[in-house]
This record gives sequence, structure tokens and C-alpha cells, in this order.
Amino acid sequence: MSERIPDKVVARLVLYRRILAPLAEQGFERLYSHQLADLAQGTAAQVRRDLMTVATAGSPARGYEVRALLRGLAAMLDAPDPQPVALIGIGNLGRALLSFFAARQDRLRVTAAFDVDPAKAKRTLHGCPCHLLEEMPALVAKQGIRVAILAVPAAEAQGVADLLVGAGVTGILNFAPAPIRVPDHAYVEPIDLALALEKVAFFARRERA
Amino acid sequence: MSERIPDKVVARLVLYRRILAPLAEQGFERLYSHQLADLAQGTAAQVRRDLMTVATAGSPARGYEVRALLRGLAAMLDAPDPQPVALIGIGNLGRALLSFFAARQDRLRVTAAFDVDPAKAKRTLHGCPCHLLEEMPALVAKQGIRVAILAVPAAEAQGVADLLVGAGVTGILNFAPAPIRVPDHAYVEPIDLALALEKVAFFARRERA
DNA sequence: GCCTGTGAAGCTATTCACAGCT
DNA sequence: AGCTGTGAATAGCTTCACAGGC
Repeated sequence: MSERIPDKVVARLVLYRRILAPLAEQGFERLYSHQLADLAQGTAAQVRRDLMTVATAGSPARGYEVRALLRGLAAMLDAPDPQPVALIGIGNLGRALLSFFAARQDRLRVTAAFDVDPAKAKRTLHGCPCHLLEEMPALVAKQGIRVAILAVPAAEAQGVADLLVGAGVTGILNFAPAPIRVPDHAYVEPIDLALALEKVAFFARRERA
Repeated sequence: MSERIPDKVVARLVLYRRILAPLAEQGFERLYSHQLADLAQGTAAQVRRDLMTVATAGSPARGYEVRALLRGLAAMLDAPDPQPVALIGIGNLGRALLSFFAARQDRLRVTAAFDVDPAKAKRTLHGCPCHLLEEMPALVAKQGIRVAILAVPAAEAQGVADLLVGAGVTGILNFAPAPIRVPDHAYVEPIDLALALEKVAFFARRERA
């Protein structure tokens, strides 16, 4: 059951679920791979390939059964219990991310925020308690936190990442504008906003064929 | 000169520049591909391959000359003039992004923000004037805006994207949690924050080999 | 000796295309 | 007839490995 699943596939599975959930609520019962592909902007072949990783996909004659698919996706994507998430760095970007993620009532909840600056800790922001960074390892251990959002300046990113991994975190969403290195058993998803905007600007200029 | 450059390469070139700039200021004159690779978390071969796209890379015997590289990168990545950027959607996420990007004093400046909601327009946020969405096409045309940041709800994303492209935008940084479709001459970079966090949570659970 | 630039090999991800099912 | 599941082909990216330069 642990066929290494590529991260692109996971991303699409999450997307499929997001597309299917409202359809199920509207009473949609079945759909074809090409319909889901249209909604997700992929190809039918890719949808089928992706869904192969969802064991229970089992699709008989008239396409996929929406509710069964959703069940399969949930079994694959969700933890049995809600997962607590830590956010490190309560600066400009950190606060913005906190307001964004705190707003979501999800299986993933930001339950603790941290900053080195005492002026930023010791308060509650968007319903999330803020602590001093030095309290992080203890709290992460106590709450069993495995997922962290990193929103510190580039210079501190690697140091904090090391602390996080040392405390038991195995997944980091890295917004710091610097690549970080983690041991093999941990996973990093980098999101570099400034870099992304530069990329868009580059292609915006160029794509006027 | 228009060898289609893959977007992964562009991303790394932007990163290289970010790494090299401070080195140049500290007086660093030359470096080897493997040194840059270490700093950028890549391989030496990849750095060399990437730098091949920067025409002026020309690197003789003792590695790459930092200042020449930076010049080459700037020539490739930067527009001759600063590029104005529009931001659409002044909700939670839009404001957060505005505060983040407005803080940057760059070749890329967010010069106009838009929202359908009159309560959110007609004011200045983080030094950026906010307008009604209906004024967008005229303003985009007047300022010659080619790059837009899309931060509207999923349901509106496609409609607004169509408007943007119609107004002359050719690059969109899409934060809406929905894929958007644009004509071939335009470029979209999707950043789906909620999806990214789900992905991290998935691998965080799994990566405890 | 140790570097760069680069053809060639190797990998990974996507798409094709068709057998099997209803 | 039109779908799924999937081996086989393809395309895109990364790494290897070596010729050529100092």
C-alpha cells in the first residue's frame, strides 16, 4: 500500500476532491473521466491514471461513482484525526497567512504561532495563540504537530527548519524566500511568492508571440 | 534568441540572481558552478545547464564572474522599464498579498488594486489605490499593465481572468483556488495555498518511513 | 588538476492506443 | 458505442561523462 505517490498526483487528487464535493452535494451521482478532466483542466487519460492510485476507485460501466470516489479520496488524503499545524514567523507575511488559514474550518487547523520577537508573541491573533519561538519544541511535541508553515526571513529559514524537524515536524510549507534543506524523512513544499511574480512577469513579456 | 525557456529554468535563474546579488555586494568576484549549486540546492550540472540559457554567461577558466552573470541575468529576466502590476480581489487574501508585495521596492510594483465591492474600492491600501472592478480594463490599458495577481473567490476566477486577458494582461499569478483557462499567448502561474497545505499534510503523515 | 559547455543517457510524467467490459 | 484500466510510446527534465581550455 505504500507505492510512492508523486507530489503532482497528490496535488491533482486534492483538486479532484474539491471539484467533486460540491457536485455530490448537488446530487450528482456519476461522471466520466473526461468530465472530471474538463473541470480540472487535465486530460481524461491523466484523470484515470491518477485515480488508479485511489484503490477504491473501482469504476464499473457508466463512469465513476461520485460518492465512492470521494470516500476513496478521503481515505487516501485525510488523516483519521484533524491535524494541528504550527506557523512560524508572525511578521507581515505570517499574519497574512494566519488570517487566511485560520479562516478555514478544516481538518487542518493552525493551533499555534511562534515568533522570536516577544512583542509579537504572548497574544492571540485570528483565534490562534502566539508564543515565543523558544517554546516551540515543547509545544510541538505536546500537541503532536507534524506540519508547519514557515514564514520567517530568508536568513533564519534554515535554522528554524532545523529546529522544527528536531521537534518532530515532518512537513514544512516554506514561504521563506530561500531553499531549505531537511533530512530525507521530511517533506518541504516551497512557495516563493516574489519569485513566482518575477516568473509571471518574465513570461508576460515574452508570451506575446 | 527565443529558445523557449522552461519555467523551471526561469525559476532557478531568478533564484541564482537572488543568491548572487548579495555576494557581489560583498565583493565576491568569481564562483564555480558547484558553489552556486550548493547555495541554490541544485547540482553543478544543472547550474551550468541553466546558465547556458543566459547568453553572456561566458565562463572562461576560473569559474563564473559574478558581476557578468548578474548582468546577463538582468538582461534576460528584467524588462527595460519597471513593470506595473494589477491586483484583483481586495478580500482577506488580496489585502495580505498587497501588504506583502507593496512592501517590496522592485522592478515590479502593484500600482492598482480592484474589487467588485464598492466598500472595498475608492481608497488607498498600503500605498496602492483601489478601484472598482469595472474600471479595470480602462486602467490596465492606460497603464499598459501586463501582469496581474488574481485573488478572487474560486467562482469568479475564470470570469475575471477573461476580463484581464481581454484588457491586455498576458501573465496572471492565480491565487484563486480554481484552475483558470487562458489563451495560448497568456501565462498563468497557479498558487493554491490551501492545496499546498493539504499536500504537505499528506506527505508529513507518510514520510515517516 | 579542475573547471566549463554539452552530447548522450537516464528518469519521470504525460499521452496514446487498445483490450476488455457493459 | 463508449467507457475504464493499463502497457507502450513520447515528451520534458535532470544527471552523467567527457572533450576542450587554462
